[in-house]
Amino acid sequence: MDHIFALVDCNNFYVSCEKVFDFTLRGRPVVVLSPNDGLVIARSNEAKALGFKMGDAVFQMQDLIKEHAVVVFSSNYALYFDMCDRVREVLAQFTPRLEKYSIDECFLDLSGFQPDELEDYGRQIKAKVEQWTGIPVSVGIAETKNLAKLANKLAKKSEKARGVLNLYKSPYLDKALAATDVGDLWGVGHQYEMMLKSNGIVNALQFRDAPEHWVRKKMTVMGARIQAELRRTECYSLEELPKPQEMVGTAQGFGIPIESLDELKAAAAAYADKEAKKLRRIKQCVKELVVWVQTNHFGRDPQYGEKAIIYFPVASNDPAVLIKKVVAAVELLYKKGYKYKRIGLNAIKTEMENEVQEHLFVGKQTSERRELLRVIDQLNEVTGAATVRMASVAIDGRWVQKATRQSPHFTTRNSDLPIARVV
DNA sequence: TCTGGGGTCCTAGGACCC
DNA sequence: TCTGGGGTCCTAGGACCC
Repeated sequence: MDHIFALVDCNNFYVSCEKVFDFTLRGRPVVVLSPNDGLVIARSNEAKALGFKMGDAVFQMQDLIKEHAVVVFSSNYALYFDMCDRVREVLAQFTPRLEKYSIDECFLDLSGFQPDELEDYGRQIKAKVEQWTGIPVSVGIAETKNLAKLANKLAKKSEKARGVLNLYKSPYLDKALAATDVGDLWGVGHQYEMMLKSNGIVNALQFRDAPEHWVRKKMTVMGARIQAELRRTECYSLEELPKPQEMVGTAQGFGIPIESLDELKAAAAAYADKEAKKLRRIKQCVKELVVWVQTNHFGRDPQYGEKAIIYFPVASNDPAVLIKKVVAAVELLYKKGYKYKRIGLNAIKTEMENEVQEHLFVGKQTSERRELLRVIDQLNEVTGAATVRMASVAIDGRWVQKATRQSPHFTTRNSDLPIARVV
């Protein structure tokens, strides 16, 4: 069966979310930073025009920020996740066959439409999302996911397309491929781009028409699939159900390096708490957990890293249980004289919350206990992250990552609701 | 000065088994 | 002279994604 894929991609998503709630940002250069306020990870068109790149270090951009009065935000994921849900709700009204690909992209299955209806339908989708959520989107339509991705990119770039481009059965496909740099293809990163260009393959049309066996030899089956998709042969289907998560991890760098054991233990407690919360959200309990500590491998200081595996006799997602074990493990891993940059946790074996195996000598989590944790989670969700927390979990450690320029949780926290005034 | 954090997929090679 | 070969599981590393 011949499929038709549409890729709907939110433009400058994080920045667009901020703009929905502050119209004074319109027309101004705006950037959003990574979780530790270190890198630029989203830019408004105005900021792009000023030369801000994805992944730029903020400290290197200070002059430019001052000079052009760039508005800078720490990332506010509570807001972005919520806006993401709203966009998807609108998209779901256009087709039930929808894949959530990333926080700002959805694939839609539009199979069954006539080629000449597609562009108009794409424009309806774009208009409806923008009207109901305030988030601007681009739409690319084609026979395969990779081509839909490419169409989307061109839709964003081209003035004429005005945000929607349909390449399904289009006579302009070759032209579109020729206009696409080979490095802009989905699945072709920096390494492959260099390799292809040094072999004279500069645009997507040349890549599509290169010998298949050569592409497979140089880029494994991944490359061969990209090529097949450019030839309108579907290799990737719509995945409506998210894959069950295998590993649940928490690994964050510290705002500043940690040298003392006490501080490292405090950080470990906070990360264990976070890990437990993640597990509760997906209704899993951890059976085996890897804990690791690591110095900053970008620095010139002496390097050290070590890991330990923790076994839980009865799988758990109770913060008290996780914190106790993780802190004890970190105490063993700690070596004096190093500057620690991060702690990582990774649940390598988990069990479903309602299928946890009992243990003869260790009590199972009671249903009252589970209910208590559920209520605490809900409370924290509404009032702010750490209203109720384990006593050992500090939220004011020097090592806590900086996020000093975060916008309010407009849509998820009562105290942050926007206020409307009539003037 | 500072350098994200979460992933996926594929391949090669080693250990082990019969 | 010649010293199996095929399968599975695991890990590490490289490439990519947002």
